Amino acid sequence: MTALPKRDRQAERREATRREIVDAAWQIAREHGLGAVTLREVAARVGMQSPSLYTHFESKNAIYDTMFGEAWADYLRICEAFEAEIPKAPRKALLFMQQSFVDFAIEDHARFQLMNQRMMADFEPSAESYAPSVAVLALFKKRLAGLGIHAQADLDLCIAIVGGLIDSQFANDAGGDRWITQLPRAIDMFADEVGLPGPRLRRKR
Amino acid sequence: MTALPKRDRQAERREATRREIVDAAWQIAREHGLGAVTLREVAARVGMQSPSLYTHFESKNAIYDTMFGEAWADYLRICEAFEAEIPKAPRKALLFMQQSFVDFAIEDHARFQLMNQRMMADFEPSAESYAPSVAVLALFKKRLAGLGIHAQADLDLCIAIVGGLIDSQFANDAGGDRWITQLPRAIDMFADEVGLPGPRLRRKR
DNA sequence: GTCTATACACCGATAGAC
DNA sequence: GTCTATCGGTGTATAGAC
Repeated sequence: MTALPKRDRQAERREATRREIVDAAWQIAREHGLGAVTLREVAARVGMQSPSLYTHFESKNAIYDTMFGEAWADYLRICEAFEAEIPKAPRKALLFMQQSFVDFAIEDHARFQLMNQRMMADFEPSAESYAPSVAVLALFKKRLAGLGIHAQADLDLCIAIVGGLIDSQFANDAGGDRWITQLPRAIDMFADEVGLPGPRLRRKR
Repeated sequence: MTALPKRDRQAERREATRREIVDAAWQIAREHGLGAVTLREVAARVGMQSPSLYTHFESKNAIYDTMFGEAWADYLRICEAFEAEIPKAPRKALLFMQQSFVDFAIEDHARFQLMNQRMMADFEPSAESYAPSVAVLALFKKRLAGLGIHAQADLDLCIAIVGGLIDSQFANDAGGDRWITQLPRAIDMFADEVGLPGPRLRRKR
C-alpha cells in the first residue's frame, strides 16, 4: 500500500491563479509590447481589481521576474531537447545551436526584450529566475568546449555577434530577415577566426 | 556700409531657454539614467514649473527628439573631423572608424541608449532629428566603399558586430572593457570575411 | 509670449473593511 | 482572498495672470 501524495487543494488553486496572472501578462506583452503590461490590465483580464494581484505577487517586477525565469527555462528545455539532433560537423553544430536561439528570439519580441533586459530600467532578475539563463550559458559553454572552443573571449565574441544580429533585426527591419539570414555567414566568419575545422557553410562571396 | 544682421533678441532668448532645458535633461540622463528624466525634474533644474516646459517643447518626447538629433549630430561632427587622421592601411582605417563609435558610445550610456532607441517604447525620432544619423550611415558607407566594401550585407554585418559588442559590454560588464577590447579582433575577423587586404591587426591566437 | 496654478487620467503600491 | 479607497508619482492639458 503506497501512501497517496497529499494534495493541497489550496496551494494548487493558488498556483493556478498565479499561472493565470502570468499568462495574462504574456498575452498583453505579445499583443501590445512589454511596456503595455499594467497591473490594471492584467487584473482586468483575470477578472480582478489590480490591488488583488498583490496577494499573488509582491510587485509588478515580481511578475516580470517570473516571466524572465520562464522564458529562459523554456529555451533551456529546447536546448536540452535537441541534444541528439545536433549535427556532427562542427560548423553545422554551431549554426544549429545559434539558429535555435535566433528562432526563439524572433518568435516573440517582447520575450526577447525581457530576456536581454534593455527595457524596464529598474528590473533586476532574482537569483532564482536568473538560474536557467546561467544554465543555458553553461550548457552552451560545454558544447562549445566539445567543439574545441575553450577561451572565454571566444564565447563572449560568439554571443555578442549573434546578439548584435538579433538586435539589428528588431531595430531596423522588424518582421523581416535582412540581418538574421546572415547568421550562417557570421558563424563561418567566427569559425574561421577561432580555427574551427570543416568546410564553410557558405561560399565566401 | 554693411547692413547689420538683424538680431531678434526674443528669438535668441527663446533658443537659450530651449538649450537650458535640453542641457538639464542631458544632465539628469547622465546622472541617473534616461528613465529618470521627468518633466518636473527638468523644470526644477531650470527654475520653472513643469507645465511651463510646454511653452518650449510640445511634449516630453520632443525633448528626447532634440537630444536624439544632437547626439547623432555630435558624432557626425566627430566623423567629419577625423577625415585626415584616418590611417591609410584598410584594416587600421576600419578599426579607427569603429573605435571612434565605440568610444563615443561608452562615454555616455544614456546617450547611447537614446541613439539606438531600445528604451522609451513610444519614442520615434522625427525626420529632422533622424537626418544626422542617416548622414553618419551614408558617410560610413562611403568610406567603406573607399576600402572596397560595397555590399549592403557587408555593411549590415559590420554594424551588427560592433553594436553587439557595445550592447554586451553595457549589459554584462558595465564600466569594464571585457567586450570592447575585442574590437580589433572583431575587425580582423570581419576584414578576413569580406576580403579586406593587409596584415591582421592582431595575431590569430 | 511666458509662466503659474490647477486639474486630469494613468501608473504602481498600500491600508483596511469584509 | 478580494474588495474599496487612497496615496504619491507620472505625462499632459488648459485657464488665466503678467
